[in-house]
Amino acid sequence: MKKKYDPNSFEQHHYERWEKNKYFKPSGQGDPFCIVIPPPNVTGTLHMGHAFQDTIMDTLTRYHRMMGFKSLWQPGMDHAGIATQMVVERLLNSEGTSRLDISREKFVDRVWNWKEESGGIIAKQLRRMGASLDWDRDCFTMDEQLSDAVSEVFIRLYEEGLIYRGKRLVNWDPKLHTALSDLEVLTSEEEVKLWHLSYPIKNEKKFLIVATTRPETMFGDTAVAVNPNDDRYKAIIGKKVIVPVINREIPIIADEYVDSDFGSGCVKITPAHDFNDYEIGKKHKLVMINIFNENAQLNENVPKDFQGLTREKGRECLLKALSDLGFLKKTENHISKIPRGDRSGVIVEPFLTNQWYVDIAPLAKPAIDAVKNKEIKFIPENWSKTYFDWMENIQDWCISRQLWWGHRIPAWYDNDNNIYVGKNEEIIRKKYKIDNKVNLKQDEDVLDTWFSSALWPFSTQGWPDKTESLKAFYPGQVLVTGFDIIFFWVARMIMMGIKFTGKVPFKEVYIHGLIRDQNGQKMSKSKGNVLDPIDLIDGTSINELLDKRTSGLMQDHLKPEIEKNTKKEFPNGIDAFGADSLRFTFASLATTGRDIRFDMGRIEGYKNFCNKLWNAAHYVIANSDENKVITKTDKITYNSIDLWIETELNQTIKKVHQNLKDYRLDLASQNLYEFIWHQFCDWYIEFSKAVLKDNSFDDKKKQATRNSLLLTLETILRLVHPIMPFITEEIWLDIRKKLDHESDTIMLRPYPLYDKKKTHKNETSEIEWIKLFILGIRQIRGEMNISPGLNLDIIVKNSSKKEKEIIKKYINLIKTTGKICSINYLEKGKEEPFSSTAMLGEIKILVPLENHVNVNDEIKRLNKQEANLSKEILISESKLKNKGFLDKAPAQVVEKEKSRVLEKQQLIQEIQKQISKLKNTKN
RNA sequence: GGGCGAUUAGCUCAGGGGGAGAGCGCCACGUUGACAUCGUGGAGGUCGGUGGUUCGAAACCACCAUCGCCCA
Repeated sequence: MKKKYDPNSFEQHHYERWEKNKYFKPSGQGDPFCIVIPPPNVTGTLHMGHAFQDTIMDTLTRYHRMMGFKSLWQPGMDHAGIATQMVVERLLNSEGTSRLDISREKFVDRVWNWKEESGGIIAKQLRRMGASLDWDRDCFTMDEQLSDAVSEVFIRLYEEGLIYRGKRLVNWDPKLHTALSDLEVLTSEEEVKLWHLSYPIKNEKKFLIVATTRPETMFGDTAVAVNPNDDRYKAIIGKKVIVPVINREIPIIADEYVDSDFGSGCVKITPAHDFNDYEIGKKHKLVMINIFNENAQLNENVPKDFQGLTREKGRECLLKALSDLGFLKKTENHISKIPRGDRSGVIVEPFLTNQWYVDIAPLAKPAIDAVKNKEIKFIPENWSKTYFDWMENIQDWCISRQLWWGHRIPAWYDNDNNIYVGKNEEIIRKKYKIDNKVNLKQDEDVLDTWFSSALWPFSTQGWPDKTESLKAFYPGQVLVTGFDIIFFWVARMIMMGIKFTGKVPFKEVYIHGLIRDQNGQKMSKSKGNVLDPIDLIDGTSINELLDKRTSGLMQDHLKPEIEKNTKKEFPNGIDAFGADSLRFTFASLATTGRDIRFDMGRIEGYKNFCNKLWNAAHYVIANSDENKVITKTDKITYNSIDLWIETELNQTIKKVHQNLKDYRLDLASQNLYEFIWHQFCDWYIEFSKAVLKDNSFDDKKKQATRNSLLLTLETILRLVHPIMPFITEEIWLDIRKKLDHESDTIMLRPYPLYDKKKTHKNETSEIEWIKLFILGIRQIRGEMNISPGLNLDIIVKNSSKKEKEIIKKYINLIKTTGKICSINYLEKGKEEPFSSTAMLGEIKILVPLENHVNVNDEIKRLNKQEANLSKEILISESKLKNKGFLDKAPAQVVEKEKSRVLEKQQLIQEIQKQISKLKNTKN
């Protein structure tokens, strides 16, 4: 081991060795344990959310592997249809060409090339994080086998009538030229205008005022609607109005849907371009007029002057015309929900097209039941409510996308547009006896990426073939994911899993929070607040960081602000913290909350923790030189401190198991931090110094503590390994020879188990008493500003025989750890020298004042203690005066309160005596 | 409009019917033989507000306020 903790010098090296030696493969005869990775987007890079999630999954996997489970963490990536196509299209654009200039085949080839290049990045990053994924099973949603699974599912659902094709209004992305599912559309409030237009009533001199946020859709109006209960309009229902500019006659219809209080209480109905109007249109059998092309430009169904104009330009021109003709009555500011494509960011246009849909309600039913009857458990449980709400109101899923990159829909059409669904053309011809002369053409569209992701838990294990892998690793144990994709993914996986395997895909769904920046803001490129987990591992300079955050910005004007904030937050760039520190930080942030602020202070603290562990290991190794552990326990008699630390360690092991079982990685990491730093380092190592350097201990006793140091360290390393794999491996390799271990990795060693035999009550209470004794002295030292280097002579008064025995037994621990030269005893009633005092139960520890303590300071100190005690006594006494408390509280609670008062009163008495004594000496 | 969550020390967060906790930060003292990426001690809180249940509420319930998320 190096003198200095330098994670960079060993982390990568260990990972390469693990991977080469195939340590990530499922092994052994234990029960299977499987987590599938939520497949990251192949064109993306690892962000903080991934790194967080991967830390959780890796910790769980490593834990179960060490617990003897046949453990698999299934790797893989998803083809991310829209995102990937966008990236490659941009690439082509930068080369001065476009997808439309080359053929579909060439484009898809190009995407595959890009996939090879890009997919490697995220895999490399996962490796840097220490992810113990079984890379030999690496999968991609577009792989042949996984693609077969996709068409198998499509065909079966189609044949059961659960997939259908229909002309419906869909969310159309005019930039990407594809339909989107409801989940891919994000609505947010935006400031818009509300225009009041007047529509002349036919054959009357009256007008009807309609309010609209989309005047340009007027070309597609096929009715005007009012509420049937609206007295203002009752008389005109059934009459006709004239659409201005185009002079089309349309009916005035009545529908409860119309909100009389909104605008004029009168709405124009454009069934082909609004979801609500569409429903009304169907109900009232209105004509549907599509007025846009796929770019959302006005088409041939509008007057010549407007044809070819964009939505925005068309609106502008139309408003001018309306205004000129006097039909524009009023313009108001208005807040409205605007739907935008989650990838393109442009306003989505409701658009009438032919699309494929899944009739999802029949699939949802058993998926709801599976959660209701606890076959699947959400953790935290509350998220099941979100799941139910969505599932119980689920809408049919639009699964076709007008893209080139993705799983092509396995449907063919003949010249009469009859649909044939099957694996390929050959099979279809055979099955439906279609002559070769008849031309068949495959559907141009591809499937939603989430359609293939929904099959992930079983498609990655070889489904539809009945593979060994599928048998062993499906269903998996747990799905680890963020709440943002419960609908996208979790729900759909459960539906598909049950439908096609008859089994739920996993038993638990662990929903974690989302990583945000230190201000609670979502991390995003456009905000310029993203952190790259790899930069936290390796460190980066401020210039590199600035470059990363400001290059390729969509909105260039944000650049100065981003630069300013970045310089303010990271004036010196980012330090290299190493993967273990980052992982421990993530583990400690894995609370039940939904927002997680990433605070640099935390990772700094946990790097110090790594350093602490490193140095503690140094100490242990230095003190066990030449000494192999004696493994046969009958040869060795452990000292009290050894038995005490074993007890503490054992308790820690118990807590860690429980907390990992509950997915409380934050609590587990806290248990480990507390034990390693505040028990093992602060006390045990300090105590061990007393044993090892004191000649009153014989070699056997010293050997016992050396053994214990090494064994405790080794257990600690295994205990922490799932969270911090690298540092534990590095240290472990150094000490394994002393422990006679043949294995060349800690990661396949057994995980420590709680053992109720390893609880040593007597030794533990004695050591805890000794700790309090030393703390009493330290408190005087600290509060009286006595130099920590100065060894003190102290006097103990009022001690019982038993206490004297304990002090005698541990005299060297007290002397060394407490920095004491000598301890003398003074009997009750005997005159005390001028001292500073600490109370420990009945006994009084005296530090003679002599030169190092000022009498006034001591009085002040004691006064403060007295005041605190009085306050506490008052609280207890008021409880004891309460009759209700005495009558109804459990007896032991009352007793506790009483003894508390007694104890404190005794202390106060002693302190008061001491104060008056000091005052007398002063006079 | 419906639903969910948050509000605890200066900051970031645990906790959860029976004396308010941690990490970081802060103050004081200190380079002692694993570690100054450290040690020792200390200061710091009406647990968002108001009611209720209870012998006892920071915790349970109701309402309110502020902030946030999801769905329509």
